[in-house]
Amino acid sequence: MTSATKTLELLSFFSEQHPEIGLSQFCKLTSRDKATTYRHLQSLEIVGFIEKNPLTKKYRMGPAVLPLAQIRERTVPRKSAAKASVEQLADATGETAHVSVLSGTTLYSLVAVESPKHSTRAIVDLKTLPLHATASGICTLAYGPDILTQTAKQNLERFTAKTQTTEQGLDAAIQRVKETGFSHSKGSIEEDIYGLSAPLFDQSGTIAGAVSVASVATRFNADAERTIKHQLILASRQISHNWGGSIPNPIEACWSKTLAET
Amino acid sequence: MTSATKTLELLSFFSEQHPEIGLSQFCKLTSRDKATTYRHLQSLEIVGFIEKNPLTKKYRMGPAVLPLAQIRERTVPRKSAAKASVEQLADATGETAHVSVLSGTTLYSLVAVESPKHSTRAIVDLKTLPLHATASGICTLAYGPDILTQTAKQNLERFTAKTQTTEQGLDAAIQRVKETGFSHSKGSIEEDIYGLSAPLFDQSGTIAGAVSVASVATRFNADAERTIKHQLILASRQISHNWGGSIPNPIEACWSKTLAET
DNA sequence: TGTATCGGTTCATATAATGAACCTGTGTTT
DNA sequence: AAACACAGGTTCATTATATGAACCGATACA
Repeated sequence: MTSATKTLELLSFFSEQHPEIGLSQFCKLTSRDKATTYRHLQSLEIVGFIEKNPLTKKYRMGPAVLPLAQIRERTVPRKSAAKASVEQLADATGETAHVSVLSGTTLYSLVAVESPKHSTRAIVDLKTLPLHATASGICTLAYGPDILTQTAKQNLERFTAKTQTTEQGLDAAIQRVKETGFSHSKGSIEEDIYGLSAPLFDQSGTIAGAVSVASVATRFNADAERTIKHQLILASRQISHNWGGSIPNPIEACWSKTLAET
Repeated sequence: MTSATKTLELLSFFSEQHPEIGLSQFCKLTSRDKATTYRHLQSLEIVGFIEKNPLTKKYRMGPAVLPLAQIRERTVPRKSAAKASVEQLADATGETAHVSVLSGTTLYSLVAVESPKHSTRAIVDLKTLPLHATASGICTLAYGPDILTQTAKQNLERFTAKTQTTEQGLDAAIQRVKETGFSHSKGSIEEDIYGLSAPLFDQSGTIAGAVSVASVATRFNADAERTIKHQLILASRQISHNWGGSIPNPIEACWSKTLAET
């Protein structure tokens, strides 16, 4: 580990819950010497990554991180940041993979990749995804604000015989997502398509969208389900990371439990 | 200069205009060895501050900066980030100093500090500042979008005999700001108050507000004006920096020219 | 085919990072 | 008020780590 990585590592101890950290606290957190840590902090202060709160004498995040984030957001759009992960997901599962983003109360399809493995495959040709009838949508409802579910209930359009069109049915589906960390949709938007979905998070810590695998019903079985879930977890972590977020611990716990059971 | 600061310095070469930089380009920019620079870049890549664009093999800003900026924005509000600078400004000028922020088409007073140096002094008791009748307001108009000036012209309320209430007068005042980098208001909101103002910028690169000194007319002279302008520049740079922005070069050039003339 | 430039790697050397011990100030306990 | 604990900050000999000349392999171009 280089001196530079050790220095940068200090930044990872800041959070919205712990916005200010003193020298001694840093020493405890890193198990490093006081002098070393002090010099590391000075390096960060020189470049503006941290600053001292003159009142508390503790260190806090500096202003220099703001323009960097601005550059990242402006120059690396979400789509390209998710693309590689979706391609990998499609390749690993042999099915169609896609990512959707939540904007307001609408879920937009961002990028979809079909796998050439099978001649029959799901095609994602929707610009916006119905919240109540897709795996992505129900996943978003499960981790999004209540207002989102309320909005979804305003328009429970029927697409197939299997579409959930009752509030009770939707609530039950949402509950299952909260328990497992995954969202299922079995023929609810198209008869022969089974969907599996996991949530995505950005730097705001709130849900930002969903990553999904759309499989053809006839080849969907327990074995495929296990593979897809495993790959979805990897993709969700990767994409969330690229968007500046991370998977909340409760969801990681759900995933562990769900995978252990199968 | 420590290895850590050298490493972090690399990040400052990224901009929205140059979002991707290769190893050799970094070497030229820093006049450092290839091996050294390569290791620095690796350190940054490990912690997610940069990532390689797999297509171009060049480096670009990484996702790790996003949560850091989020923490900064959530835990260090603009007010406290400007406070120290405003206090220093009031102290150095012996007058009342204040900072205002632009939100939508409204200019809000964020923080004001009175200097105890004189028994007569300006008092900023406004929650929102009229765009056409204050130094802060005209400064904001000069560097803000056109729509802002159009909005301001909708309501050219008269406060004193000296308030600009014509569109032509306002346009002329704005033009003077664009030429000098400073905004003046001589009794346009209160008869005996002379204001001097400089713009503030945040990480978006657009105008974020203004920093001003409100002086009592009777003691305002060329000497005071020079001092105030000089201090305003320092304050504007500091506050903009704390908000994640910087002063655009054209404005810095205006300031240099204006100060040289006096 | 030669060569110019790119990203990346190696290894002896020299420089810069390290931490035990030492200040200094502040607030608390006795 | 003396004694103590803990905070941030500093010093200097020792040691580990950063450094850069030279090298490698790939790509592009004339």
